[in-house]
Amino acid sequence: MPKVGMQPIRRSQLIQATLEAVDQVGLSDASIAYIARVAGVSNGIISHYFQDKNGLLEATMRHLMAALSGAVRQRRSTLHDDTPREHLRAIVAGNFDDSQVSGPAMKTWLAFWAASMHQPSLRRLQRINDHRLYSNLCCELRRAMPVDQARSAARGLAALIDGLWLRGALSGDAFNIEQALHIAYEYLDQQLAKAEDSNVGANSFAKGSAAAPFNTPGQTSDLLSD
Amino acid sequence: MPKVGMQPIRRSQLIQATLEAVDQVGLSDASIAYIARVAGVSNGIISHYFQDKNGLLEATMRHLMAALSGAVRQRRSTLHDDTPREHLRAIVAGNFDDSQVSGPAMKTWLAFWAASMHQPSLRRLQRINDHRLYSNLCCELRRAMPVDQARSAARGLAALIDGLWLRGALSGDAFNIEQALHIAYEYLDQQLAKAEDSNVGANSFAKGSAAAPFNTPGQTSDLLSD
Amino acid sequence: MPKVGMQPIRRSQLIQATLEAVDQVGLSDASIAYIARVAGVSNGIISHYFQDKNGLLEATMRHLMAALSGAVRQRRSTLHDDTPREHLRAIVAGNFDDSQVSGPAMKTWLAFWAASMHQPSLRRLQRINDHRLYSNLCCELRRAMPVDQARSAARGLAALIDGLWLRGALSGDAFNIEQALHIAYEYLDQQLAKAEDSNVGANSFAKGSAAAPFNTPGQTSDLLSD
Amino acid sequence: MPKVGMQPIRRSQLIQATLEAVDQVGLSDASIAYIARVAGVSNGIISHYFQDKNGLLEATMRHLMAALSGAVRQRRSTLHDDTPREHLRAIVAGNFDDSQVSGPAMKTWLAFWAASMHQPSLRRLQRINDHRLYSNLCCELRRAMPVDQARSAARGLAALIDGLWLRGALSGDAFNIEQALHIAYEYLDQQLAKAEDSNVGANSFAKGSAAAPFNTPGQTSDLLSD
DNA sequence: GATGAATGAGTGTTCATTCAT
DNA sequence: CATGAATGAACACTCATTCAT
Repeated sequence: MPKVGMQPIRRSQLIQATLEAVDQVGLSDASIAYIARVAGVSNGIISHYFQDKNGLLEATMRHLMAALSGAVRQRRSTLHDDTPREHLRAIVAGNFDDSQVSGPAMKTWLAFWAASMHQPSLRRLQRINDHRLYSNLCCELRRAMPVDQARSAARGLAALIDGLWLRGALSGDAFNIEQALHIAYEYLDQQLAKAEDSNVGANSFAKGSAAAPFNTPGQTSDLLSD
Repeated sequence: MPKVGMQPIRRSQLIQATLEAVDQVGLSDASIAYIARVAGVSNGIISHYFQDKNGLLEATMRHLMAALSGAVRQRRSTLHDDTPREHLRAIVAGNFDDSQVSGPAMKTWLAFWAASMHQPSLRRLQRINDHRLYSNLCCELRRAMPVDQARSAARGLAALIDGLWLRGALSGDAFNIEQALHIAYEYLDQQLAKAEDSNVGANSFAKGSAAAPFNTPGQTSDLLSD
Repeated sequence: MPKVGMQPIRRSQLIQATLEAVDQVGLSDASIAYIARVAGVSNGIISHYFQDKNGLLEATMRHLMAALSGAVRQRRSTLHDDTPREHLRAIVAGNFDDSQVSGPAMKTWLAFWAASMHQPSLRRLQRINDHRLYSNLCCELRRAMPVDQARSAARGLAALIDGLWLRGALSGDAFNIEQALHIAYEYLDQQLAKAEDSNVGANSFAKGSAAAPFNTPGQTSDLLSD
Repeated sequence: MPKVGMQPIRRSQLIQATLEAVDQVGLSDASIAYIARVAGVSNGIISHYFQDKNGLLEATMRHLMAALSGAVRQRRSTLHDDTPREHLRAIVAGNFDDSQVSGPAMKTWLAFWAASMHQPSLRRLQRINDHRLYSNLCCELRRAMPVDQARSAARGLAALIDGLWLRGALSGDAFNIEQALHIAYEYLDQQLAKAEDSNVGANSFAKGSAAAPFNTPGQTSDLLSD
């Protein structure tokens, strides 16, 4: 059985098993023995590839974060145009990527958040993640509005994303991505529209965000209503 | 030492100790022994007043829920007027009541949410709580907009509330109530404004979200009351 | 089963079980489970009365040290006369007390000594013990000889006691107390005789110990310098 | 990398690593992984050169014993004269050879002694070692005194050597070889002197050990300096 | 010859729970 | 009422050993 060069394979295998285990029984009952059983390996192997259980959990969280980053990055790399709106929609959509709203992912994220409040290593990761979303949003929003307004909008949009995600996770049902996107996109457009309004008269929408049509309630509604 | 009629005192004492313990070391490390130590009582007494540890946790969650309900109810009972906006603002504000955004409360809520994903008794409570917020919001929103729109707005507002709360909890810093209220109130007003626009039929004067009027309490109330 | 006031009983019971366990299988195989089985109690009880295994081992070592102290003290309190020789013989004999040369005691002492080289808590106790023997010997020897000579004799006598004890322990056979005492007493008498010889000319051998002349630096230095 | 004829090199390398490991963390924490890390080799190689961990420990103990034998043998092969006293002094000095009183050696010896009480393979070695010292001493002492007296003196001298060694090991400080030699030599001379005294009148000191002069301080000093 | 992947039994310890006092 | 003694299963983790490469 033992082979060389198994490290990346085993690590991935164990991270997947961790997600499954947390999905099935929750983080507190996802013992090393349980995870090893799910992965179909022995208990001891976890210490072999990760220093300890915490190392495995940290790696699992990093995995989720990497998936999130990848989902966002991919969407941002294939935009129709370079407007802030498109970028922001990509960021929003990336946060509702399948990799993030699957049962295992949602339960694990939630468990990690709770655990991060008292576990320095997870806390560090969580803060990085939190800040990355806010930072990404803020950066794009600033292209369409003053900095203070951008900050506020970023806070609101980040909260809305996390809140939709959280309530989706807690609902127990499958995550309704379309619904979440609709609500978040609407919020985004409202923020952009508000910025646009403030700009009227000094037609500085050149650099702008938000093309006119988006602000037409009728169309928007039609397009997004589900 | 033993006295009669200690039950409510002891129960409250143990619930407070649970909140403190979760705040200090997290739910997973808040053992019965730890909680008992914090409460200054013996280990065995917890089984005496609550069936088991789960009973204590459930009671603690009920305590938080009751505090939330009370915070909302109190605000709704002292409104300046009976407009949906005022009610909704009261609901929002109630969710950011001191009892809900204190360190112990936030950590315990978060831990309970995570635990509720795999613990039926907590799950039941959490669903009641989730639904209550949505339901309260939806009920008032329906007074200002069509039911579909109200549902969507309720979902968005509930998500925003939870998201603001969540990000506040995870930030590690003291919760910035004002900032959260500002963002949530703005969202609320935007939703009400949108409804208003749709309602005007012909003269939907602004294209938009049109800030000014809404911020004038008097006018806003007049406009939105139905 | 559970009763109040069991602490001293259980502690003693567990210390005895530790001695038996170490006697039977050695310190490294004397697991908590084994000790608990020997004591006829559950595994968990050890953590209840001692913080952890180390606490139990430390308590066991303290027990042996207390037995040693007691054995010496008892002999010194019932001496025929107050001469240094009698005191020193009592100290020597106390070190070969039944409580110290029984199989369990010898094996446990030896195991503790080895463990003390890398375990601070045990090391502290061992150093206290080592120093106590040397100090006791030195104190009495000084009544019969100059300080430098007394120190050297104390080192020799302490080493001889420990060596006799060690070789007895390692022999595997029952400890031959008489033989050990004979050898140690002989060494003691030789040291005292040597001191006496040096004293000749200033007939102060009356009470046997005789102080003053020995403290003459010149002589002492010459004789003992090494 | 793999070469032929590596066996003696690897074995020596691993034995040295074992001594280092025991010196650093103690026998109980000197796991195969730790020893392998110290030696800079893989875990599995230990089983390759020694049957198992016990094989490695046994080999390490044999190494120490061989070093001790060598230290004694070397000294006995370069004596000024063939008197028992010189031989005995050589034996004593060999026991305090640098190879025996270094930190790693002392800690490993002590650990092996403790372990030998419950491990047949180590026990066998330890008994051989113990007996060798006694036997060597006794053999030479018999040249200077009657057999009973020689046995007793051998027991005493062996105990004194081991005791000095033990207390040196436990002290934590560097071993004071000079001091130990002084005490042991003195004991030896006392024993030889005693034998000589018993012999007076039947001037059989011819084969002897040289009696009277030893109690003459001046001469003693000369004789003991080395 | 040498590696390191893999095992699974065993470790000390923690814990919720029970119950005699 | 309240205590804390007692249990024993479960936990994360370590370890000597095996063996395919």
